[in-house]
Amino acid sequence: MYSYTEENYLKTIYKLSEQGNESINTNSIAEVLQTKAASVTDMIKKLADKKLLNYEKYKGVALTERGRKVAIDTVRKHRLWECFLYDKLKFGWDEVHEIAEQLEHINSELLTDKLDEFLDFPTHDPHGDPIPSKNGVIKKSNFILLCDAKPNQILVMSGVSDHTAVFLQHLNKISMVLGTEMQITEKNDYDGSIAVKLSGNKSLYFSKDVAKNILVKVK
Amino acid sequence: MYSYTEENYLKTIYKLSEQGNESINTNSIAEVLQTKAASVTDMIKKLADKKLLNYEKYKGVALTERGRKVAIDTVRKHRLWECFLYDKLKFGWDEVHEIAEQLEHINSELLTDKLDEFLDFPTHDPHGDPIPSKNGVIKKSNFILLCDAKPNQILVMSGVSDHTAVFLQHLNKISMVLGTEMQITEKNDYDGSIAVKLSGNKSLYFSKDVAKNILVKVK
DNA sequence: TACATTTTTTAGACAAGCCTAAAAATATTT
DNA sequence: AAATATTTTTAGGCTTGTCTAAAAAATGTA
Repeated sequence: MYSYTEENYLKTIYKLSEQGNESINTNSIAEVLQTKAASVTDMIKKLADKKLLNYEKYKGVALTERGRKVAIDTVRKHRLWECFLYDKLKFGWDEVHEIAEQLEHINSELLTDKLDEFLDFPTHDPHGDPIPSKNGVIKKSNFILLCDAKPNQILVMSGVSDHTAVFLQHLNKISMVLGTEMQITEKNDYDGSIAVKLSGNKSLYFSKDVAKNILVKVK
Repeated sequence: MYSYTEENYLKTIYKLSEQGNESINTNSIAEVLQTKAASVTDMIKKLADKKLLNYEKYKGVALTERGRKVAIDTVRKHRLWECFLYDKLKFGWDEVHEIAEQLEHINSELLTDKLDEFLDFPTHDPHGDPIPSKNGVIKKSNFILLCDAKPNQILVMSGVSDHTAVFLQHLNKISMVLGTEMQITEKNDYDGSIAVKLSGNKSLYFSKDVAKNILVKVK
């Protein structure tokens, strides 16, 4: 099928395009993949030859339908494995990403399907990211950033936009997990910090930096 | 750590040495790995440089303690993943090997340990092969070949020495699974075939070719 | 518009793993 | 012991994916 490296390139380009980046440029791919722009150009040419993306010199790249399919399938496998590690093996949500980076490249459609079934067809991974369906459809979540939410509504912690271990460990420390319910009691215009009330009348304060990486939905 | 390819070479050399082959020669490694003798020589030199095996030109190879450790760890991971696929995902015993060939190279000691615990510390894989312990000890099984067993003893089907899908599927067809109990009722000197009696007075006939690949233990 | 800066591509090189063909060493026959 | 056959190694080359340094194109600025 496709190599470990090819899958990683496709996945990276897919993710960059999802993040709203209109034209995906060489440097941003290189940065994510911790490689050099020259290497990216080389690989891009190969992927273009294989009709996995469209490429015009100096104009950036865009995935073809086929490339998108491969990328989404890799994301699907990544997120299913994260569920397995978290739900079944009891890894922390800050530990699953690195291992899933390896497992996502295991090549067996039957394995993916059986894993999906074993996990009881999860819709979201341990970070709240949606799991693409077998045929490549991703149900878009209507999550909003905590920093954009209005006071007095009941909010449910539903995801994160920063997936680094250090951020997730910070949330562990203050017991913020998916499903935690809260209400904003105060929004501070000066520094963008936010105060919330949890069940049991506990309150928490978030700096803007934290609040902009927490995804919530209105209950 | 070590590459996918390096692990496969070490595992192959380990298995050949377990099979009693005194000096492991280039051609036999090449045959197992479906590659060419010249390629094997190249890789052997690299593994010798890394002190994973001892190599003298034209004299074959032998694993060092370190090389043995890497090989056994790979075997351990392979067999644990086979248990996972068989016990949890309900793959057939004829389907697990190929996928475990990929999974055995996932690099995370914590993952291996947690998988071991999740599976409740299995001692044998779905084919009856023993699973090495975390510190590399393999409990030797006292299995004997069905073709060498004596009549009238109660025998328990405990493993196979042929791991090919076609052989395992043949056993499926005649409902021979691990744990099946039987008694030899007849040994035919002429062609080496064997008749056995199962519980419920069912009887089965095995050709020598089949009987020599079935491992049993005396109850 | 012309100059300076940034981004992207090209050119040439390297390591890992593999190959074929030929040479060298070992093993087997006679 | 010599001749033959087999096995192993060497030599040189290929592909994948990477790199650095330099050239080319695009972008930003005076």
